[in-house]
Amino acid sequence: MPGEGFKALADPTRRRILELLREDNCTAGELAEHFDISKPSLSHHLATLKNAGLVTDERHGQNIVYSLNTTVMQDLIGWFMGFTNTEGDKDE
Amino acid sequence: MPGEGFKALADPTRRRILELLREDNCTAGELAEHFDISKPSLSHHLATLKNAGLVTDERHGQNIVYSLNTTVMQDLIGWFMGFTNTEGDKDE
DNA sequence: TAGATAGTTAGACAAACATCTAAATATCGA
DNA sequence: TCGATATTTAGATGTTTGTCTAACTATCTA
Repeated sequence: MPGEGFKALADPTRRRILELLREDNCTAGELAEHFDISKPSLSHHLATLKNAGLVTDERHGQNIVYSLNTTVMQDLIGWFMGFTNTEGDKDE
Repeated sequence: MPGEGFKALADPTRRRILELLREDNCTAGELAEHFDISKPSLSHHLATLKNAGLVTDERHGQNIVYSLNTTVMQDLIGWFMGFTNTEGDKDE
C-alpha cells in the first residue's frame, strides 16, 4: 500500500516539493518558481504526489493550493522505524 | 546525495530484500528463494541496493553474504524526521 | 460576455528501469 | 585439474517515467 509513496519519493523534484510544502502551503504557481521545468511537468509531479496521498489540493479562486499530508508521511516513517533498533528486535 | 537511496526504495522487491536482511544476513541464493524472479534480476536489485549504500556484501567461500547497512538507513530516516514536528519548526 | 490568468490534460518522445536468457567468473571438492 | 555450485555480467526487450508543446478547463475582472 505504501508503494506509491515510496515511488513518489524517488524523484528529487518531488522531494523538493515536499520540503517546500513543509515550510508553508503553496499554490502550483509558487512552487513552479522554484524549478526549471515547465508547468505541465510540475503539474504532473504534483499529481503523482497527490495520487500517493502525500499532498492534498484545494482550489482558492484561480489558484490551487497544495499542502503536505503529514499522515501519509507518518506511515512511511513507520516503515523506516522498523529498521531502527534491530538488535532489540531479535530474541537475543 | 541520498537520492540513490530513495530511488533504491522505490521498488517493492528491493524493500522486501531490506526487510529480509533486517531479520538476518542472507546469501544471494537464500534471498532468491523468497522471490519469483530470476537470479540475474535479483542480483541486479542487490547491485542497486549496494550502489545506494543500503547493503554491503562479503564473500564467504562460494556464497556472497548480504547485510543491511543501517548507517545509510539512518540517513534516510533523518530526512523523514524533518517532516515530523513541523509546527515547532516555524517561528511561531 | 470577452480577455487574461492559473492550472491541468493530451499526446509524443527519449531515457531509465525491471526483467529475461545466455555466457562468464569464482570457489569448492574429488 | 575437472565438474558442480553460487553468483554476476552482457545484451536484448517491453514498460514506466520525466519531460516537452499544444490545447483545454476554470476562475476572475472589466
